[in-house]
Amino acid sequence: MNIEFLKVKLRNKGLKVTPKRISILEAIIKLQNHPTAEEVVNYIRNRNIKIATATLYKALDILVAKKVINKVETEKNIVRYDALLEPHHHLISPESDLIKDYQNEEINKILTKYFKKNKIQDFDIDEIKLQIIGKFKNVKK
Amino acid sequence: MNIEFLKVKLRNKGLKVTPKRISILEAIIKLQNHPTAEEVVNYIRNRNIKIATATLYKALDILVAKKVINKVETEKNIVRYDALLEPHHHLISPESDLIKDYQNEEINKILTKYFKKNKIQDFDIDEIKLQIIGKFKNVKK
DNA sequence: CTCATTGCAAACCGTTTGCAGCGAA
DNA sequence: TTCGCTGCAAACGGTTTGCAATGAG
Repeated sequence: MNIEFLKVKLRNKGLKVTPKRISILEAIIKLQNHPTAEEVVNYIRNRNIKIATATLYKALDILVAKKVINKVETEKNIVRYDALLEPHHHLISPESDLIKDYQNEEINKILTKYFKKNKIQDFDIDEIKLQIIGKFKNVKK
Repeated sequence: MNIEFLKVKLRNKGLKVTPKRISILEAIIKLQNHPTAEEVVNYIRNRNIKIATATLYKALDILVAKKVINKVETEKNIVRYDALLEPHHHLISPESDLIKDYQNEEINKILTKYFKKNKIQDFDIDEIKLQIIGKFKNVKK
């Protein structure tokens, strides 16, 4: 997930490649734990890059709308952002407020197969996301 | 889910049974689609019951803390409330901003069995919630 | 050159706080 | 009677808005 890749991604979506957007995307990628808007902007400003708060929020909104990044829903309803675009699940620890991405093709296949056989009445499934709630062991903070 | 049941529930948790709390719980139960705080307070005030905004929020916080109700995480990060206490999944339609509860013991067993055999490294699972994203068919708005 | 993007500062709005008064047990 | 609950009004804080200035394509 390097800068060139990000630039291509922006261009593909018809978005202009600007230094601010690059810095926002870099921040989200570097800050592993699904950063909040505030964490993103702090990271950027700590690198001595000037960015207005409004710019941050406008850019985040556009990036989400164009599916360059995702919003993550949390237990505590704080908006967090995620640079991983492939469908994936989340390991969530309410206790430590940590979220980690979790990918598991096997589980996806099991669920897809199950719901193919057992349709939900009046509902067409697009995607199934697991929120796996629990506790991390031996977490290096 | 009647009033007597709610009163017992409050008493069991060491909470005082007050008219305001009853009206809040009634609202959450009546408003099927996981109401927001605003929807709850509007429902109550439309019934000509006076309630201060602060009272609403304080009561909701306590009810969530004591697990009388649940907070629901949504795609759009709006806080919604849920009166169903047994573990359950959600059918979510981002398009229409509708959320419905979904219970399915069979899926729970499949997941439990799967993760018993296939532990996630450094993570102890407490609960697994499915967010089933898609579209409702023939929805009566 | 043009239109998308950015910056600034003020406004917004859902939620929280502090404290005095009230009422369930 | 007591402590938990409620109401009021002000404050809070994350996000949004409007508009002028800037810069990517």
